[in-house]
Amino acid sequence: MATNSRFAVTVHILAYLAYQTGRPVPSAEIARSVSTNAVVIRRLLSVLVKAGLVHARKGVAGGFELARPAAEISLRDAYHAIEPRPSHGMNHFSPNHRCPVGARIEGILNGVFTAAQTGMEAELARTSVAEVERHVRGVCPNKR
Amino acid sequence: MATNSRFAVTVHILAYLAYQTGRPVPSAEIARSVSTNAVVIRRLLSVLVKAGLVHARKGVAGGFELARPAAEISLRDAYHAIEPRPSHGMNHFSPNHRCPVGARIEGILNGVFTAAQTGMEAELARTSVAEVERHVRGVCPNKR
DNA sequence: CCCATCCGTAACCAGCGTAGTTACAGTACC
DNA sequence: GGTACTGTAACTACGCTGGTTACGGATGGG
Repeated sequence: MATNSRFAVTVHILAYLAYQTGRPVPSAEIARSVSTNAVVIRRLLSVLVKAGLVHARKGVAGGFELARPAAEISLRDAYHAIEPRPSHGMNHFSPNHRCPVGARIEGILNGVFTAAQTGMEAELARTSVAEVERHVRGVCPNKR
Repeated sequence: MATNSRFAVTVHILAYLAYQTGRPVPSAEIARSVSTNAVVIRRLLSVLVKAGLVHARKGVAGGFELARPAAEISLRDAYHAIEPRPSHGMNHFSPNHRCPVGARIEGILNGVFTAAQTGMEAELARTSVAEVERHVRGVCPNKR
């Protein structure tokens, strides 16, 4: 898969929103925490808004807020929102179909990648944004 | 993580070696099946050789062979050989340490990524090269 | 009503990683 | 010695992504 720093930044954003709770947070403020450009943050956040994980409010004193309690947002949700495609790492891969192996391998790999991603997501589902926030606060509730 | 087509090609190679069993297979032949350049194949195979998954024989009638029975090589082995680093997708990610969130998030993300990768590998461990080869042969032994 | 603030998105640039390719040295076997 | 391979270095081309600028649109306060 082609996981960039997108997922890392996304988790950072969600943790920040959970940490700064109760008020809309503008993208520029988040950008300062991630130390990147505000547009990069908004690009990711616009995806999260479409996925229903956060709300955006425009205008003065606007910004972003979690759409539901941090405890009800898992990292799997975040990953799915940000990386919806199965992310099969098969970009430069178009084998020779005249070879018996090449003819069948693509379908097989699809199954393999899907299974692998499912395994990964199952693990991500075990952590919520609230848990990440608690770690940020220094409280380590119950070590996994 | 930065999984390219490397893993896909690696599985293809291993399946091909399992399929063409009992004789050394030259890289040029594999390259034809993957429809890429022989050097690309050799680059990957040299890693697999170092990992002990395959043997290389030089000279006339040389080539590559699986180092052990296909049933004893899991896709997890292949993945580990080809992508040894934890592949934490945190290349362009160095948050602002003066922010309480930015200061802690990296360590947290490390744990998250490690867990995610472990979950993925656990899934990959369930499939062996021999199984892939059986699928190539058209025999679907027992559907997962 | 106007203006400040903020989102949403398009457009462009630069850097990086990877696949592809050529080239060549080294090795094994006939 | 010649042939058929591996092993690697060096270079190119391309695609992806993050960074940046720019600007239109919405919102709410004065």
